[in-house]
Amino acid sequence: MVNISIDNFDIAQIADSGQCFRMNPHKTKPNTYSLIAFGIYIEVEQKPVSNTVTFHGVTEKDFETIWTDYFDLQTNYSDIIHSVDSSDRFLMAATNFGRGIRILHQDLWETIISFMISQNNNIPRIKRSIEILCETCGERRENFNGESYYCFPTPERLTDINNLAPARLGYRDEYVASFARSVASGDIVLSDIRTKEQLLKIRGIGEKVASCIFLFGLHNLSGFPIDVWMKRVIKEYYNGSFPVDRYSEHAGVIQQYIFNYVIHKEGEK
DNA sequence: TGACAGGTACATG
DNA sequence: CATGTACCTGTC
Repeated sequence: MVNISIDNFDIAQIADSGQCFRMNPHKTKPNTYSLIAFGIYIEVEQKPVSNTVTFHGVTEKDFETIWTDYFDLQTNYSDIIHSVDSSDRFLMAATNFGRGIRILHQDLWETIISFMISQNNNIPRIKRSIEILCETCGERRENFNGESYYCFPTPERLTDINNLAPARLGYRDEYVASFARSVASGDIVLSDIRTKEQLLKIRGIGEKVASCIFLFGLHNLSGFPIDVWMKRVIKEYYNGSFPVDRYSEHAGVIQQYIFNYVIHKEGEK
């Protein structure tokens, strides 16, 4: 277990910001989120409005080598927040609203499959599909509570379209199986993927999904995904074009503040 | 009942 | 290059 004080970190906001699909409130433990990444199950406990965070199931060593990078703890989010144009009232509000968000550095393979599934889809169903995929095709393990959990499936397990049927991916199943076959056969080497152009060549990946993978899987903070929500905001508040250049090297963080803000504000209406 | 959802591929102007 | 349409599935 690791106990640490972190600024600009809110596990509830991160879990609910739409960038990841396997981080959820724990069923019984209050102020606790469970998540599975890199085949590891951990729990993150944080009381509301506190900057003290407890990582359960995490050793000091794993915290340094895995989770610091995963939660992007080496990036100074305060600097990013202070770079926001103070005359931009909308962005100031969005940033303040989501100031505990961080851009996770997720596993590339899992990110590609997850965002392929996300197209023309909504979050609850994306989560359901991914969970079924893990339960039916992923390796089963036991967590530190003695409960079982499932790892994200390997490429080999997703090459057969019959294995995908329970997840009800619809027409997306061909994209997933096809990409899984490319990786399993070695035609595509994941660690060779570094650019958006490479992602766009993959069948089932267009501009929006490539931007998401670029940002969340390759952790390139200049990625700026524009989906229907962002289009709406840009049209309504920015006269059709957002000043991406002003935030060039961390535009993706700015995008996440805006996106998070609108999906939660819309829900209130 | 049918339109729609955090898009993409493919076919046309 | 801009626009239009089909597409699995679940939901309202």
